[in-house]
Amino acid sequence: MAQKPGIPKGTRDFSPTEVAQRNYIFSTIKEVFEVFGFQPIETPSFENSSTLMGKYGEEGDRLIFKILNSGDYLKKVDEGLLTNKESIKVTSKISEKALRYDLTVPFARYVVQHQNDIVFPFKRYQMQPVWRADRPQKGRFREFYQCDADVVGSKGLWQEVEFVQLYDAVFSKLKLNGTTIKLNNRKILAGIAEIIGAKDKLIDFTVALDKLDKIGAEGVTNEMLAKGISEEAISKVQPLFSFNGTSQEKLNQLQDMLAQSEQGLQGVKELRFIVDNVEELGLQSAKLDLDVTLARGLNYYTGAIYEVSAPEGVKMGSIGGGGRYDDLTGIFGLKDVSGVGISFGLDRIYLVLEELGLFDDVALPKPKVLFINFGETEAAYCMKAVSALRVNGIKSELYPDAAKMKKQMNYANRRQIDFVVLAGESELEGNNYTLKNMQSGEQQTCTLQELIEITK
RNA sequence: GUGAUUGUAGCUCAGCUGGUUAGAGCGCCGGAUUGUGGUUCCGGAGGUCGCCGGUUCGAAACCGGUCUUUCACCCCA
Repeated sequence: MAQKPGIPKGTRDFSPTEVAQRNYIFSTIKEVFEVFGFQPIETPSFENSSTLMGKYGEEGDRLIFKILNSGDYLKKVDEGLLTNKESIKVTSKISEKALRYDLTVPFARYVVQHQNDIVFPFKRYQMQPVWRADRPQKGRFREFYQCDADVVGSKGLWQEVEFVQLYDAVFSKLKLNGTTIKLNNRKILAGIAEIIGAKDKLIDFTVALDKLDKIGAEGVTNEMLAKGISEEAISKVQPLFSFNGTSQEKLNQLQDMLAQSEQGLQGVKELRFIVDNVEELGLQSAKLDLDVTLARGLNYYTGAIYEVSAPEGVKMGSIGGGGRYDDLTGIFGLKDVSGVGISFGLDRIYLVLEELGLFDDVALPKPKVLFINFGETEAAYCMKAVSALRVNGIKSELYPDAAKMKKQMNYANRRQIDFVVLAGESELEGNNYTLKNMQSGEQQTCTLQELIEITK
């Protein structure tokens, strides 16, 4: 046998069944997006490196797949850089394109580039693969799909409310009950950092706080200390380590805690608006949870932050995330365009639905009728019937070879085809067909018209 | 990027402290059964034991490297 082929790590092939199941998720999300008034766009799978680099932090840069320049790409590179093995500088010389890392930054680029053709507020959705040079692990791949919906050109907090509803609508439709939509606000995090006098350490502070449910209060304290946040400052936020109660109660506590921070109070106000309205409107299956430890996408979120976790008991990272970014397009030269959006992690949602057995109703496209091939003359006779069935929208096919009956019947079994049509010498003579129901085993002689009616 | 972990037939896996010709189940192909499947029975094909190197009289097994799988950290969907 020749050398075994393989695929790069972190990538996957999808079988017909898997594709059907994935398409079911895609179409569900797409339907809801459109019901909410979003329109699709697509962007190239790779962008200029300059568009992507530096937008996701240092860690992000490392995880971006770079595309090697064509031609003799080393020609232009300075000898010194090569001999000193300065990888990062060399990279920027030999690679000018990169695979997209998410859909948000390319979208920002799109908005800036097409600003004159866009009607604002612009509500777009996008469902395309993204690539990250990460080490694969559970629910984490190097090629995966994101399904994003964003609104740019509006600061209205009603969008934030709508996105909570959108999440709820999609997961309800997928019958994925019990998801938790976690909500936070960057301004609150900034406010807390301000209160404890660690304004300059906002990122370190929030990244540590984010790990609360994973490493506990003690772990978080240790990490903060390690990052140079004083013990005194940490003691001020101690209440956050055991923060609970209803959303309203949490909001009231935050309001007290942040009384001295204008920004923090603004965050409380925004959250209150969202929480109040979501409570007023109600949710079908998800629950909204105010989570001050939530800190994602800090490189560009400025207001609301969302993250969706799978129902309790399913071990899976977040299956969706998003937030408000006041100045995303600013990096590409378009000021004062606020945006807010959310993302669905298709591949993780797939794993969760799979684990919970929620794919039962997803039907694999397959033929309904198989015509047994007895030879050239019979095949020609059958093909006329096949055409007629197809015109009527009945999925049907002729077995391509005049193979043994057993083999053809077995094929029908394996593919779980409902009906088999046998047309040999005697049927040709009588200008009819023998139709066999593969489940009951019953068979009957019928005309073409009857064939269509029964198998329809 | 750090630390573990995995790799034997198409698939799921056995294979003892290194010892002749590496096994099973399922699947595949053929036959019993030349126009009637799912069951049964019989037979057959298919593996340089991930790859490279080392230790040894001898390696699927031990050691090193590399790739791959899975998992955790970092970070994230």
